[in-house]
Amino acid sequence: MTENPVLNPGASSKTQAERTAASDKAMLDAGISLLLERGTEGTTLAAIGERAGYSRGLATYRYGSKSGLFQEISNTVQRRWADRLNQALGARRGLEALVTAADAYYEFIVQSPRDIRVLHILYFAGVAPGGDVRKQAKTSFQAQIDDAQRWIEQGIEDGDIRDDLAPNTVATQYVAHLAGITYIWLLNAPAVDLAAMHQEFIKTIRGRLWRRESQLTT
Amino acid sequence: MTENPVLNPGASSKTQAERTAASDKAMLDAGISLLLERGTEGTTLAAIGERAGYSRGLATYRYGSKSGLFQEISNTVQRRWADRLNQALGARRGLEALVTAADAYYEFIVQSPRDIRVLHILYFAGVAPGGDVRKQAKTSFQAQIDDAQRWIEQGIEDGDIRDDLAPNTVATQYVAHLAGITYIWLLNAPAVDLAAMHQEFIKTIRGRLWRRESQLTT
DNA sequence: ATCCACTTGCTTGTTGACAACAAGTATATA
DNA sequence: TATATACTTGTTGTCAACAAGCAAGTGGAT
Repeated sequence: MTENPVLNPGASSKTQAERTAASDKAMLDAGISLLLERGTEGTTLAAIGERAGYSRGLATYRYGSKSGLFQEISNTVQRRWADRLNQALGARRGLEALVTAADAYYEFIVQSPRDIRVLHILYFAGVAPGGDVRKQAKTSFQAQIDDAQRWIEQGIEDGDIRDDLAPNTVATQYVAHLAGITYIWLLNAPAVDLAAMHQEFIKTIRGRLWRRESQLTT
Repeated sequence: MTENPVLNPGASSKTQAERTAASDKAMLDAGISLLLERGTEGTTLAAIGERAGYSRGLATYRYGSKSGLFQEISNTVQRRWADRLNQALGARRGLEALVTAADAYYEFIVQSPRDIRVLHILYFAGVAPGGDVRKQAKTSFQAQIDDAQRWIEQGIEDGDIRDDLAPNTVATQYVAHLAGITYIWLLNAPAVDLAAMHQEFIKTIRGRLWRRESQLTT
């Protein structure tokens, strides 16, 4: 009944902006932890506020609603991934961009499994109608498909990808493949040899898109 | 406040078993409809009971809990798919089993989109920890991977699949690919040309696994 | 620099919805 | 007619959402 007596852990003499930034970070971290431990259903706004060292009401106050908080978390993590990807890509285009993006994704999974896990817990839960994360998942994956399609078109233009494939179809498959592997891995991580999976995927991309094969496979 | 006065739509002179069978079917149907309309969060047990023509309490009484009902639904739909798959497969083995299964899955999506949708709404939501559907999703996908792996090993044995691939890796990719496509399609159905996707997938399977290519791609 | 009005961050009180369960009623079965 | 089984209604605790309040920071006037 009595609520936490020690609130605002580091609230002594801070600017308003600093206060908000601190509580924001603490709440997003707490939210991510709780999502990883208990999933979307098992996580309560009260628990997030309290684990972050604040009151049960702060999460609701700050993010408006449960799905508001989830949107914030998915945005944050999505941004972290986008930054890494762009850094890895540099000026690459065509087939090499496709391969580099797949490599970067694999490294992101290995280095920041927590990020990938929450992001996809939210995105996969987002297939259900009515969810607000659905829009973000849709936008995010559509953007990935558009990127891949652009790279494929560049590759065709540059002559390092065969020209008898539908860029949009192959781009969708590229993204779907990565999403699918991520899903299976989330379900049953220890049973999935991610390294082998990644290596094989790269081989498939090169083998199937590379120009020299165009006469043989179709 | 007053609850539905017209209950038990067709309850006149029925056997106990018939009563249960009727209410069970009505509730599962109602559950599927509501899941498709409102997702897992938006669906309430009371709404299911009432849409099925019974009281708000029947769903809880029959299935024990919300996740109990969801497990029942996913089992039911899963069984429908398994039946169709086995029928399509017949005695096929090796590469042809892989292709036939992919064909059967594509046809199932086209013919019974509602089934595929609910099943995957539940399975994708199941990646979150704590959910009870998680176990079923895990078991189901593991079984699919095992099947695919068996077919690949048969194909290698029979000589219609190249022998320099790791069956487990390729089997996981096969299943992951289909799951990924399903996910993207659930997110953004109108933007996905499933027919093209399917055709291309079949080509990739044949192109990448067929024995004649083994000397060229690796 | 100091005080005061105001804004912003955060907490506590409350309501309605819902899952879960307990206790009851009605319908079939032996 | 007695008992088991299908189903309904009453109730409790939890949680999201909101409203009202408290406390800490901010900016202008003196």
